Formats: sequence, structure tokens, C-alpha cells
Amino acid sequence: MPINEPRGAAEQPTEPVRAQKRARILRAALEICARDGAAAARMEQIAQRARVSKGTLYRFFESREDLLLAALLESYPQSLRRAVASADSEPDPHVRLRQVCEELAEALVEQTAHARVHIQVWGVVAGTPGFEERLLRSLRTIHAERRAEFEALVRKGQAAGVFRASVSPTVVADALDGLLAGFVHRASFDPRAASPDALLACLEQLVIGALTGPARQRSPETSGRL
Amino acid sequence: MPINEPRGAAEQPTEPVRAQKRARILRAALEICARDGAAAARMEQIAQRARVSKGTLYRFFESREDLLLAALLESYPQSLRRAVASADSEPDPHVRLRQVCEELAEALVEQTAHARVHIQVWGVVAGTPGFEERLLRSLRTIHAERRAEFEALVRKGQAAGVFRASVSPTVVADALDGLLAGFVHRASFDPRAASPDALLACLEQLVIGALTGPARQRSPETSGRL
Amino acid sequence: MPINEPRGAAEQPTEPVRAQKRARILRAALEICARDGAAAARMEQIAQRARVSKGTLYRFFESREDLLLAALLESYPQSLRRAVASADSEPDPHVRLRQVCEELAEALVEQTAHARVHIQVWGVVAGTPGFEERLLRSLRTIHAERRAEFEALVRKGQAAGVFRASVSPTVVADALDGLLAGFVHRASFDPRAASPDALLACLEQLVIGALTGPARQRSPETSGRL
Amino acid sequence: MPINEPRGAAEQPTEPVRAQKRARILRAALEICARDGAAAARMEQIAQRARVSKGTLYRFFESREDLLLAALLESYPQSLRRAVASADSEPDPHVRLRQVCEELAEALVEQTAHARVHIQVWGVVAGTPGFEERLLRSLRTIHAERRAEFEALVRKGQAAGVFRASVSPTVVADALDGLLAGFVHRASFDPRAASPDALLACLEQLVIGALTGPARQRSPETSGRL
DNA sequence: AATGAATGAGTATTCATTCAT
DNA sequence: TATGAATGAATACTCATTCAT
Repeated sequence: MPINEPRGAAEQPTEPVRAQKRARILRAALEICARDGAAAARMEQIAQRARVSKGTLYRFFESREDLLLAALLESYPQSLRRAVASADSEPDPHVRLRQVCEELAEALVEQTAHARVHIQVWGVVAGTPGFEERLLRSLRTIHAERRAEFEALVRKGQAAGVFRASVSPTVVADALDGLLAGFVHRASFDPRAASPDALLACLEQLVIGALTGPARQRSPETSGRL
Repeated sequence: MPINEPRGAAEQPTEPVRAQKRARILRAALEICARDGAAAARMEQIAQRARVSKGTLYRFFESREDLLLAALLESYPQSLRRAVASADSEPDPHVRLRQVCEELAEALVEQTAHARVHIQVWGVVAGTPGFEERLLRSLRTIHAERRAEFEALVRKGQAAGVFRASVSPTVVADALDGLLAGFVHRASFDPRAASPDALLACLEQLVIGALTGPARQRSPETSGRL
Repeated sequence: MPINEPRGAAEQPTEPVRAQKRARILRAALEICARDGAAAARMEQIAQRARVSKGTLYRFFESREDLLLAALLESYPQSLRRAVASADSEPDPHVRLRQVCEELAEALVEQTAHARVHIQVWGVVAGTPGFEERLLRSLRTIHAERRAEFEALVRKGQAAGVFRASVSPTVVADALDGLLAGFVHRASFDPRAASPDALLACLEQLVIGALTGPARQRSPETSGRL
Repeated sequence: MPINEPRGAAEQPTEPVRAQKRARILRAALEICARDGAAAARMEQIAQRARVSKGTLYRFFESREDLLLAALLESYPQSLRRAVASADSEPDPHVRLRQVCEELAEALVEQTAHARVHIQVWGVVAGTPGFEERLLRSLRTIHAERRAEFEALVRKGQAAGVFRASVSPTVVADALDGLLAGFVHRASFDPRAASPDALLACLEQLVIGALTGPARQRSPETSGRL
């Protein structure tokens, strides 16, 4: 096999380098957007931060809009999906539901930081034909996937007979997604009030409560404290 | 004090004219932001639509940021507060809660339209020292007031003994506000999925359910009343 | 009448000022094109020379192409038409023909200076859709008018019986126009060889000769000297 | 000297390859200039069409101006000289003169196509010190050579006693060259009006007419031979 | 010698803001 | 007070040229 190495070696090193450069550019753009706002993100500044020249930016992205949108979208999935990406191996729906709620609360802070960039870039991309559509489509997909996961979780618990059948899985999924989105939104201008704890309390008292019954939210001795 | 009226009469007629002109400018700015995005809202265009000259704009607002922010903030309260401003006279907390939920669902569409402007203007104002802070402070106030109203409503029902005491009024207020904000956010890119009906279902099954008990929520004899 | 003056005076001064400014801009552009070439004519430079700001340029012309083309076209007619614009009152076709030939020879120098600008601007405008077509259409018109004048002159002389009827007026017009254009072209890179005298000799020996007969080009005693 | 061939054989094969590559580059440049205009001729595009890399271009030409100017100048002689390069063996000056006129008319179309490139490249080169001078010097030489050929033709005919001695050979040469240049110029924006036929008519009625006398030009017995 | 990725100087254009009228 | 002509700072993007491979 070492005999074949050289052939590929001549090209292989190129790709990682290119990918790294691209990643550096996107990270630079994201950092600047988060700090100064996307409207203030100059190509020159992004290039400097990524340690490339202005011209190089255009070897990777067609335009400023293209670059900023890529920076947003390629940072989105990780941030949003991580919320429900934890070990799916937990068999007990009760425990799993609780885990998911806690993960959502934990994700709040990170997502809030992202929300700022999201708004910034949306503002830049809005009105640019094609780009806004790409952004919207991407968001729809992400949220739809997240809701589908929530819904599957509820159905599994209902099938197992541990969650109330009277509550619609769709509604629960909408509520989980909606509460997270709402808290992210509010946290972007009022992080103190829209805290992870407050989100967790909502999820426990309303969502878990609806699925498991008000008296058994968690365990008798702790429910009173929440 | 009608007695004082005549005194100011010499200039009073001027004031309404000035106020009207200011309102015309703000309305023009808002319409253009809603249609083309704030980034595309040119001072020239705003002036034309408001039927004043470009120079006049600067007799009312210090800068473009100032004008756009004013257009956003002064349109905010109406849109947000209207959601809970309806007849507060309803004495029955059950009915009142239901009304509020329906009002929230109804407000969704209008608020979604406003969310677009909100994002646009935020993008413009972001990075302008002072202005962004004004925007955030204003948002905090609006949401705090809204949550206070929700909370008062819950407390009243609990005091009357018709709402469960085990649910925290704060949590319910957070959830109402959060669900609305989340649905508004999602509706801004997926209005079909984040429909008023879906929001209403969440509010009914989770919020009303938590306050009034799951058993009454769906039972034949009570569902009609809700 | 002085009573009416003030009314018009309030607006009238504006128009001349505007027209003067426009003319200043065009002259500045033309001078720079003639000296450095149109490709090197920067908007900044034109603005400085016209003593206006860069932004003002765009209040008069949509784009750089628009400005340069206007500078070329609005300087064209004068230069080209002057060649045959002299007193048309001369009744004797012989004398008139001779006058026209001398005028053409005199126009050579000025037109040659213009030819440089012409080439420069054409190079800039070429490839800009719409602008190149405007340039070509304008040129066609100018040359067609000039040839029509030449043709009319010949016909008049033939009708009077003083020019040979065997020579086609169209051909003479083509030749006059062609010789002038050819000499202008050559003079643009070899002004010494393509001199007004050389052009005049061509016109006399060939064109006048063809119309009036080889022996009588002018008068017996001078024909030998030419 | 075929004997010397082998010695250089080690590198000679390289030379043709190099020359071919150079020719490919020039042809590519010319084609692109003719189609899109010289201002739009990108080094990248020229390289692609010539099937070499951008870097290679600079092993043959110092700069873009150098390359475009070479493309223009090295295509010029062929185009211009071909007009009078045909069989010089014709002994009869009458026939030869007629041939040359017909060749000029035929050359018009091709030269007009070339004129476009000429203008384009001139526009690019103008203002670049040194290059513009090279262009002008080259043009002067080409036209001087052409006029010298015309002049020699006339002198030969006059020496043989078949052309009128009263017409200056220099003037005829100027007129032939001037008419061709003028028609080429005009054909570049009005190819319909400045047709080969129109040029031929001018040459026949004026130039040939002046040399052979108006009476013989159209008389039945000679017109067939012309 | 050949390649083509990287560079960065160079510029047309926009538009918020000013201020003479 | 209102106007809108004038201003000029600010910036995305291009492309000739270089040079490490």
C-alpha cells in the first residue's frame, strides 16, 4: 500500500489544506458577525482574521452574501442538533424525556449566542434573491427534523404505556421546539430572565407534566420545590 | 383644562401638524422595511413616501438608525400589547384564560409580519453603540409587561381557587410568552407549520391543561366551556 | 416686462448653472481622454478637473460609460459638420466645390485630434450593451448627413451643366467622405504624411479632376504647381 | 544548410513547439479580442483558449499590453499586405491597376473585421508609455510600404506611357491608401453603406479615371478590358 | 518549464448627511 | 422651516502578476 501512497499523497494534502482554509474563513466570519454584527463584517476584516487575502475569499465564496450565509448555515446544524443529539440509548421514556429537557435547557446559552448571528446574517441576506430562500429552507429543515425527533420520543413513550395517550405527540413536539425557540429569542435580549432554569421549569411543569400527570412530574418530594 | 387651550392656540395647530408629519415618516419607514427590508430602506425613499424632503427627516431624527429604531419601537407596543389588551372585564378566569390563548393565536400572524421588520432593524442598529442598547431595553420592558399580565391572570385564578395552585404563575407566564415568541420566530420562516391553530393546540393541551387539570381539559362536559 | 423677470429669474439661473456644470464635466472628460486615453480616465480625475465631486458626476450621468459616450457624441457633430458648414451662398459650383475641398483639408487637423478620443471611447464603450449601439447609430447619422451634402453639391453642379454628368454624385460623395475619414485615420498615427496639403492634392487631382476634366482642374497656370 | 541541422537537433525540436505555443497564444488573444473586445480579454481566458496556464503567458510576453499588442501587430501585416501582394507579374499596367483596385475592394471586409481589434487594442495600449509608440511606428511602416507599392505601380505605368503623366504618383498612392482606410473606418460602423462595391466604384471613377482619362474609362472598347 | 493558488492594488458606485437658498 | 443639490467616505469585487510547488 505504501506504493500507492505517493500518488494520492500528491493531491490529498491539498484538500485538507483547502478545507482548513475554508473553515478558517467561516470561523472568522462567524466571530466577527457575533461581535460586531454582520452588517459591519467587512470582507477585508474577515480576510485578515482568517489570515488570507481578500482575493482568496472569492476563491471560496461567490460573494459576501454567499460567505456569510455559509458561515451561518454551517454552524447551525451543530448548534441546533446538539440539543437532542445525546445518547439515545436510554430505554426508559421517563428518563429520556427528562434528559432531553435538560439538554434543551443546557443548549439555550449556546443557541442564544448563535441567535445573534442568525439575526445579523438574515438581515444581510434578506432581499438578496436566492440567498434568503436558501436560508429559510435550511431553517425549515432543521426545525422539522428536531420536531420529528421529539415526536418520535413521545410516541415511543405512549406506545410503552408510560405517557398519557390523551396528549398529541405533534403538539408536544411543537411545544418543545416552540419553547426552546422562544427562550432563545428572549434570551438574546434578556438572558437573565430567560434562563436555562426558567426554561427547564416550563418544560417540567407543562410538558413533562402533561405527559406524566401533574402529581408525578418527577418524584413527589421534589415536585414541590420546582 | 379647556381653559388653557386658547393660550397655546397660536402654536397648537402647529403641533398636530408636526406630530402628523412625524407619524407619516415612521409609517413610511415601517412600510418600506416590511416590504424591502431595512437594509434597503433609503432615506430618500422614506422621505418621498412620507411626502417630505430628505432634509426634513433630520429635523425629526438624528440619524438613519434613530429613525428606523423609532419606527420599530413605536410600532412594537401596539402589536405586542394588543395581544393581551382585550376586554379584561371577563370575571371568570377560565373564560379569560381561554380568551387570552385565543388572542395570542390570533396575534401570531400580525406579529410574524412584525418580526421581519424587527430582524431587519436589529441588523441595521446592531453595532451602533447606544442604539442597540435602546432596542434591547425596550424589548425587555415589553416582554416583562406581558409576562406580568399573564402572571396576574394566573394568580387571580389561583386565588379564586379555580386554577391549580401547584403550578407556578411565573412558569405559566414564561411559557405563554415563550410559546408565542417561539411560534412567531418559526412562523417567520415556516408560516405553514407554525400556524395559529398549532399554537392554540399547544396552549390548550399544555398551559390550560396544567392549570385546569388534564381530566377536565378533554372531558365531554368541560370541553365545551373552554 | 421687467415685472415678470423675477418670477422666471428664480428658476432661470438654475438651468444655465446646471448646463454649465454639465458642459464642464464633458469638457473635462474629453480633455482627459485626449491626453491620457479613455481607459485611464478615472471618475475621480474627471470630477476634480470639472471642479465637482464624484457624486455630482452621477447626478448628470448614469455611469462612466454614459459620461464618456456623451463627451464623445456631443463633441462629434460640431467637429464633423463644421467641415461643410461654411457659407453655402456661393452660387458658382466650381468655386463651391473648391471651397468644400479646402474646408475638408482644414478640418483634418481638428478631426484627427478628435479621432484619438473617438477610438479611446469606443474601446471603453465596446461590449457595454446599448452604449456601443448608440455610438454606432450616431456615427452612421453623421456620415450619412455629410455624404448627402456632398451629393447635393455635385447634383447642383451637374444640373447647371458645369460638372461632368458621367460621374456619379454618390460616388463622389463616398470618395469625399472616404478620403477625409482615411486621412483622419492615418493622420492619427502619422500626421506628417497625412497632411492637409496631401489631402487637398488628392481632392483636387481626383475629385475635382473627375468633375471638371483633367485639364481644367483649376486654371491652366496653377494646375502644374499642385 | 541541411548539414547544420543535426547539430541543433537536440534543441531544435523545442523551438517549433515553442513557436507553435506562441502562435496559439496570439491567435487565442486575437479571437477573443475580435469577439469580446480587447478590454474584456482576460489573461485567464486567453490562457485557457491557448491551452496553456496563466503563468506560461508570462514566459512569452512581459505583460498583458505586450501580449495584446503583439497579437495585433503580428496579424496586421498579413491582412494589410495581402491586399497588394497578389501576382505582381502582370505586365500590363492597366490590368494590374484594375487588379489592385479589385483586391482592395475585396480586402475591405477582412480589414474591417481587423479594424475592430485594432481599435480595441489601441484603447488598451493607449496611455501605456512605450507601447503606444510601438503601435504607431508599426502602423506608419505598414502604410508607408503600401503607399510605396501603389506609387511604384503608377510610375511604371507612366514610364510605359499608358498612364497620364499629369497625375502625381504620390497623390494616387495617398488616395488609394486613404480611400481604403476611410472605407474600412466607415465599414466598421456602417458595413452596408461602405460596401466593397462602393469602394470599387470610387476607385474606378476617380483613380483609374484620373490615370487613364475619363473618355477611355467608360468607352465600349476599353471597359471590357478594365 | 509549467502550473494555478494566492495576492492586493485599484475603482466605480452608493447614499447618509450637510447646508446654502 | 423646508428643500434637494452637493458632498465624499466607505467598500465589494476584479484581475494582472507572482512564485512556491
